[in-house]
Amino acid sequence: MKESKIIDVARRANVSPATVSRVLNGSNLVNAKTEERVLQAIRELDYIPNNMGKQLRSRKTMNLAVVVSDVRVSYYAEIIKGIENMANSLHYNVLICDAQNEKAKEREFLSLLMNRTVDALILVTPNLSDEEIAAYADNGYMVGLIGRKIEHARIPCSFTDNIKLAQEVVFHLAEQGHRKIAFLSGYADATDSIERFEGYVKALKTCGIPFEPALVENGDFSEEGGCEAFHRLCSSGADFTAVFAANDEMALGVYKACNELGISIPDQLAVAGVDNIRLTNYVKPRISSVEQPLYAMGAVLAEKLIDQMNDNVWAEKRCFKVDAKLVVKESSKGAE
Amino acid sequence: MKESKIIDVARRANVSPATVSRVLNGSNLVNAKTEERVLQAIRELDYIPNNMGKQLRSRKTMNLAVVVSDVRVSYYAEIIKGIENMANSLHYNVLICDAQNEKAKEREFLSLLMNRTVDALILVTPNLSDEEIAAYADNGYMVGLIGRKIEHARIPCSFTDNIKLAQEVVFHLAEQGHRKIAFLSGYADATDSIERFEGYVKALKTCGIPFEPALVENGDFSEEGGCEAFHRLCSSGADFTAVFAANDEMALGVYKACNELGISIPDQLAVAGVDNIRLTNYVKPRISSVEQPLYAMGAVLAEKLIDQMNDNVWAEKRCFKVDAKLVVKESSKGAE
DNA sequence: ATGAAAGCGCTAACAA
DNA sequence: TTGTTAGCGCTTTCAT
Repeated sequence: MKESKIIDVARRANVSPATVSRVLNGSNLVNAKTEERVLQAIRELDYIPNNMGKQLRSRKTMNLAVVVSDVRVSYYAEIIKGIENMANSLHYNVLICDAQNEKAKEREFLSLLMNRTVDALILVTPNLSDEEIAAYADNGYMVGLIGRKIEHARIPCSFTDNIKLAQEVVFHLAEQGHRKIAFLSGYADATDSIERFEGYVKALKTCGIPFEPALVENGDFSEEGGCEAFHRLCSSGADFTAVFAANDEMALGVYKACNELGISIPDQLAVAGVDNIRLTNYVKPRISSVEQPLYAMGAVLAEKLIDQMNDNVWAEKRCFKVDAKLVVKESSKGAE
Repeated sequence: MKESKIIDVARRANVSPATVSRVLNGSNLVNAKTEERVLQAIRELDYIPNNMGKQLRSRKTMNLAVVVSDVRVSYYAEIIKGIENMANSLHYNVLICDAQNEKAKEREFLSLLMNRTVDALILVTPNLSDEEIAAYADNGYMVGLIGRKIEHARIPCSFTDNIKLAQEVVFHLAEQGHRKIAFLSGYADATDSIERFEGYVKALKTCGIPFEPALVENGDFSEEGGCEAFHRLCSSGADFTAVFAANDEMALGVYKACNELGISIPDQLAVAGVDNIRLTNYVKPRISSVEQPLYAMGAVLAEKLIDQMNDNVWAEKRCFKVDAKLVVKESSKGAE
């Protein structure tokens, strides 16, 4: 069963390859009768267009790459799903790039853009600098960013309003009567950490609560890191009745530490996190957390990026700042 | 900054495009000095080979597709990671195909194989029939299967020994003193359901426990389905002291139902599941569960498939049956 | 060890 | 509306 090519179809339908190509690509300047003949020939030969030829000639791969730190992390998986579903509905394919948390690997994946394996690349990873990313865009490559804002006219991005999100958490905690609220940050230099910290400080000010540096401790966005950070906070003798963890993993770490230290949640300590991962609903008490529209962030960015490639006009919205919403559960209810 | 092509490099290095190609592809029949000249020219021009041209000419995409029901499910994510990491180390890229649990979508993705967008495709989804899959292989397409065995000389597959796995669970439960062990199946026609059920029956026989049809109920591998199935089991008046759920989601459903019914685990009921998802360690009591080497299953299959494409000789091992291991936790300890 | 030349399969000017 | 033709950028015989 030999594979047939466009020329075979053309011959069988008594037309030129160009006409077959037109039919294949839905050109409207083909006579209905001719089209039917071509379609017939295609059916008879079981012809399937070869994408390699198409790609080379049209100079488009219809492929997108998405770079994440670890596909297994639900945060990334949700974003990937949004990207994939949207891309697919727009006839694009998605290459997953698992950088395994290594900066060098992230950088390597950018070569997919340069060697024309993909038409565009979406970075969901936090490691590359703005300058480095901007350089690619300046060279005409299509890149998009998720979970992070960038000042560059040709790089679309979607991200949540971290400051607002953090403020909401603090306001909620304050409403429950808490005045001594600790903040457990992630990696010190991560945008998420910085902005959530900023929101935390702003909200304290709004509430008339003095900011206390001793109530801030750094983790690394992991459960273990959160646990250790919380232990440090406690052994430092700091005085607080609530903890705002920069993500749920660290909040889980706080749970672990509290369990070890015999601290009862929420009676002795209120806890809130960010991401609203599934696990927050299975521990007791359930963890109050902020839910980000991850799927939508992925989908909207993919759509924008693809739009851009086709229109090639940089009008309209480039940045999508989306709102997260606080889901109050038992871990932060009923202050002492 | 105009993009340079192989001919530009050739001219600058005073060689033919063929020689440049040889250098690029690590051919050993290039004079060391010539090679240095070529490398120099490549550097000076910032030349990066264009993959589209390369693909068309070499008739290889170096791309792999992996089809899953839902990228967000940790079971799939883990397998994807294994495939991706292995593929990458062998210079292949991975396209993710999220079939959204729709058979039609799964089938659509197979066109990636036919239109030469990818060189091979790995199915992790359970919906397509053996016959349909075999037909592709018979037409010369490279396909691989994960989580499922198939009788076809040209389709590699990796899967766990479901029968053995189920037997281990039942033996463990029996060792704890249970004689009345219920089985919560998944979709009735899923291979996993069927084989785990088979192992369950075999193990009962081995233990000298009569098989009781009334102790078997069907779910759909979801938490909700497990919950409902358990309720049905209870209201049927069946008598049992342990439940073997075909996966952890359903075991979680059992937890939910028990919570509603006031049944205490493990005192009144022992529970065990399969997959050993992270959540099993966060509920109280922690759920005993069977851990499958998902990452390895993905990696080994990707490796085999790629090997195959390069060697093109169908010797050796085609099926990789891997062992799962039971992780005993509190949900199944200390029988009444 | 190197080069010349012929395509891989397709699309897109340009002509007709 | 359709056909002719010239490549897209690369690799690979086949010569030399």
